[in-house]
Amino acid sequence: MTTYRAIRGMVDILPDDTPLWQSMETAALEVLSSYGYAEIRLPIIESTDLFARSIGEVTDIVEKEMYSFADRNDDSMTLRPEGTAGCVRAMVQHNLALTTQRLWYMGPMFRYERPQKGRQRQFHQLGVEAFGVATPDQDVELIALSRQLWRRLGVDDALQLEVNSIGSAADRARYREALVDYLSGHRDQLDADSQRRLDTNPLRILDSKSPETQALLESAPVLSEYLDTETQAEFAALLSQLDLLGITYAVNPRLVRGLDYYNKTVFEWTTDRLGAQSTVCGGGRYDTLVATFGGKDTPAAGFAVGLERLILLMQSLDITVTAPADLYVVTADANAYRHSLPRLDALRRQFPDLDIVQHLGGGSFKSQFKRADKSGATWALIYGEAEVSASQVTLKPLRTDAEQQTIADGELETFLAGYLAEAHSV
RNA sequence: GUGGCUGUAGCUCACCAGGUAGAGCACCGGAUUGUGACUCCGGAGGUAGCGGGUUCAAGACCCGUCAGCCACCCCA
Repeated sequence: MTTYRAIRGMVDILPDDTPLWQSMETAALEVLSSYGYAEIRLPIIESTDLFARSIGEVTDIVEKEMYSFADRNDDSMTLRPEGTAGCVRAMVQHNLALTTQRLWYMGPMFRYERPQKGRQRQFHQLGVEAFGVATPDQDVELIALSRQLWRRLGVDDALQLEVNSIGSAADRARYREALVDYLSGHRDQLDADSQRRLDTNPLRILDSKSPETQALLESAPVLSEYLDTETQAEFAALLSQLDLLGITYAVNPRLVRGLDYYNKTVFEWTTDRLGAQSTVCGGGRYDTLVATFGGKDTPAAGFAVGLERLILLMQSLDITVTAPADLYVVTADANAYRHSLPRLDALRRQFPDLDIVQHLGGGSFKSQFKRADKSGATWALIYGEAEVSASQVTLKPLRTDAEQQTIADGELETFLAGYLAEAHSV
């Protein structure tokens, strides 16, 4: 007999955790729609080429982390490692970029990495993308929206915002040249990864964790000095608008992102509570990607939230959610069960918000009450022999010391309406 | 992909100079016949991740493998 385990890096989210996930998702949905963002649902598989072109041929994601395979027609497919590429592809394909678009999506992403806490091979992201606005007010809205979500979830005190501007492609090209010039003279002082990057992706050297490399960077050319005046003004505007909102941030001149499509504003929300996987949310502007995919030249900006990391953060702050039922229905015997069945059916129709769990499988009152208690339900609704023959029901409070009460079956609706009104007013 | 740590009942862990495993919690049943939580009593549950080796004997030692964790790396 072989036993099976989930594939490495693929994680089951169990019933103990799904209430927290659902409350997080509901909060996100409400915040997003309050800002006028609409959901878009996208395929999980896209052509490999789509990701290589947008994320960048020489990025780690494309070079060694993608789940790519040949389909039955021998075309190269890839399980999406991120959501922006597919979202932009859909924008272009359906001509949605003709008007301003505010979009979001949520779902699984796949990256072949070594698993660690906060890092899985299948993980989930909330992606938020905005198309059509080139000015920094759009960046501000995205950051403000994310902060609103942190507040809503109770994690805002545990997150710090870092921002930077990495300029246009032309700015970066000029800077890259200067940086490579400088670092080439000190090649032997760089860590191994940075030496390799010197030839492939030199900007990534900026966020190296090696102390020696960072020391070397102290006297390296600074990216901000290579930005054109317009970009500098936009970044200044962004910062002043963040001030206006009371959003505290740190300008991190070393903040560069690992995906090639970013330009100008980039930002990350990080926490010190998750170990090495500290980035909970990251994003920025990507003004040329739509055109790269053959669409009309359309500025854009967006960010992605790592949902496992967000959940981990909530759990580290002891934020918990439970979803106990309102009623746990106890029936004395087969006759009582048959009596209760149509009644419960009617109650469920009349009170869609009422959570009713019926005890199944019979058993003694004692064992049924044990189950009722463990379910966390607020009330036990009891159909005993006496109640059934007298057309009554008994309601026993399971969470308080109040007396149980027996009422006429016909008064149940009134009772429940009152209970729901009270529960919802809290 | 690199380095390190770990892997014993559902969960958290213990034991042991190597001699065929225990606790707490959880679970099931009972403590006068229609009522949970607290308490008491009883019960079930593991061939010690998997494979190989050393040994008279291995969960304990060695090797491999798988998985988790930590750091690097990567990014969300």
